[in-house]
Amino acid sequence: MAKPPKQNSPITEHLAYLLAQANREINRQLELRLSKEGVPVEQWRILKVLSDGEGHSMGELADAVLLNHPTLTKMIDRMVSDTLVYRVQDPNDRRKVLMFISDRGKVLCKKLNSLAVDQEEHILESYGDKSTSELKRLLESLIDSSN
Amino acid sequence: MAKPPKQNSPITEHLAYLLAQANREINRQLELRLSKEGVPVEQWRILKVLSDGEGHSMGELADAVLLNHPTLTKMIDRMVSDTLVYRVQDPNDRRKVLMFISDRGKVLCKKLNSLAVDQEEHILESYGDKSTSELKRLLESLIDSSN
DNA sequence: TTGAAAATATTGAATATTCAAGAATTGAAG
DNA sequence: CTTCAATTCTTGAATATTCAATATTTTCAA
Repeated sequence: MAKPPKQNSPITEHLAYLLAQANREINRQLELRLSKEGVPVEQWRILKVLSDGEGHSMGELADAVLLNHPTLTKMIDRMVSDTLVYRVQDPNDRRKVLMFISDRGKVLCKKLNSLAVDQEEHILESYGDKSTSELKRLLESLIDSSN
Repeated sequence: MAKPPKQNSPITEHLAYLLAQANREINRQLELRLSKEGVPVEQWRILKVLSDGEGHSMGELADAVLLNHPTLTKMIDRMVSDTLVYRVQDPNDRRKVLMFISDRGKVLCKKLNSLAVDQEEHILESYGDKSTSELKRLLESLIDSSN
């Protein structure tokens, strides 16, 4: 007599698990590079978003860098201490705070960008051009379909 | 005179960012479902790994569920209190602790599995069969190429 | 215009995670 | 054997994150 059909797939087959695993690994690699400048990944994201020179509100930033509000507030506090960014009250809506990148922040951001580009190149090498762009496409579309 | 070429892609184009975003979203959805049973995603993963009935050491488990050792120890402490799992010292290597799932754990795990299957089905519907399996394939291969 | 509801950001307490150190056991070289 | 290094897990202190509550400002309906 045959075994009953396997009804529960192992965890390693779940999309949620694969995403977590891939994210963890890629993030670990990026972390490693950015640690050369002693900066956590989230701070790099913040600097990168702000490096358009425009003012961005805390809510906008929180969405963009995938952090919730209180966590962002506390991280920004640290970055203000390090004079990487600064706060300005929004003149049009005084509930809001606009964040700007400082000159020092811009300099740091450039260094971080090149470290990040190193990583992307490393991925392209070991994983391949085609796979990378296809994966990006699929991820974007998954994110879209989840809203 | 033309602008210099844009040298820094926006953060939303980085693979690391897309992975983080997709992971966050899918995880949020799964969390929402599992919260019906009041169980965090990591505990579901632990139960699922242990549900093969074999004993798994803490180190093995930590790798499998993407948690580092101290975090896992403390989570297991909670699960032991809830009598979902139990510890047995490995008779062959007394440095090791073997974790087992309890009967109560098995019952809970089944309920959680069906909640998780609901989610996977929901993804299949909105995102499509083909995209899902292609995405899984690419993620597996990315993970492979990162070792 | 006024007052209630919504939006925005921060704070503080509770909770969780991480880092570094410690305890126990095993392995292995001398 | 004995001793020293490596492995495995846990603990406690430091750090970070989250939840709930608060303060401020804006919006909008009555």
